[in-house]
Amino acid sequence: MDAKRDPYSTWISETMLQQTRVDTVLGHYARWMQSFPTVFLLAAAPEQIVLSHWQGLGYYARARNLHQAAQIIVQEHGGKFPPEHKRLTALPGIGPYTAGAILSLAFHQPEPALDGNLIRVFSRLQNWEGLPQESAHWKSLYWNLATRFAEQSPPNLINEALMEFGALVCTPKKPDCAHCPIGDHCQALRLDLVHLRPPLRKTRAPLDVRGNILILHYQDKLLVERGTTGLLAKQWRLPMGSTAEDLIRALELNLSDIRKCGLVKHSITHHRMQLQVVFAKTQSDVLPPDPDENFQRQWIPLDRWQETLVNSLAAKAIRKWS
DNA sequence: AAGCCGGGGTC
DNA sequence: GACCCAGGCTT
Repeated sequence: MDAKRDPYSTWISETMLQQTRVDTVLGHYARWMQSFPTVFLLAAAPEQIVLSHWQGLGYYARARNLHQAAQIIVQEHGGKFPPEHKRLTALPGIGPYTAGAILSLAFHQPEPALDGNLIRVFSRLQNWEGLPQESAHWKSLYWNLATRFAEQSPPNLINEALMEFGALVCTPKKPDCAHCPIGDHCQALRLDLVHLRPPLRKTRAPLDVRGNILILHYQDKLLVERGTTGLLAKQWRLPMGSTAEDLIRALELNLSDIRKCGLVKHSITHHRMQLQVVFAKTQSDVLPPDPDENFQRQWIPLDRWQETLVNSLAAKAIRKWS
């Protein structure tokens, strides 16, 4: 990742990189900066346009938070990023890591930015058997060490170098210890425990989910819905249900041309989903009223579904049908 | 402190 | 198929 290090570019790239690999981010980042080159243009853009630029990256709250934070930065900070940890973390989507990254990389302040790379490097360097997520004790040890590094000069290069070192040399699997520039200082290497550092985190048991996903046409329109909780919350998505009958009954519509057109496998966090794709048509676009703002339905133009339906599950299902 | 939230690339 | 990844938010 070779992003410019002004505050806005740093904010966008570091947010995209949260839990997301560099190769996945590159294309999205270029397109984003093309469409929203400044915080002002991001703030002024419609939310759905912003979300469509996030298609395929996952964790869509990140895109909504970027949009909201941009509006706050424009309205309350005159379009300038506040160069203070407390005021940065007050913005939606900016936590301790991203605040530290912006402050050190863009503002050259001696602030720590502890990410997954640094955690791995430190765990090996110090042969620490704990993780910062585990307890306040480990948390302070990791952040204090990150702070000591950041207080070296210049902080932007120190933090950048630590992250690059973790990404290129001190990698999760097969770290290149033979050519490690700081191998002489590595406690885990000295004790031959590199393969045990950092310790494995306990994995969530996967949850098998079986059900149906509906592609419903009314003339040249497609039915979508959204809720405010659970998977793909606040995102427009295709209707899903445990059985096709449930799905159809909830709509209170007469359907025709019903046919099954394939099975979609898709994982969302620890949910392993296998969904039967059900295609149908209806002659009426009158939907049952939305129970409240927490659940909505709408018809969207079929040929422009990608503007609204921003998630990979829907894309997979529609690919099965077409 | 722990659980939750996407998706794709590895091995 | 399991695991991992430049986290943050909610409970």
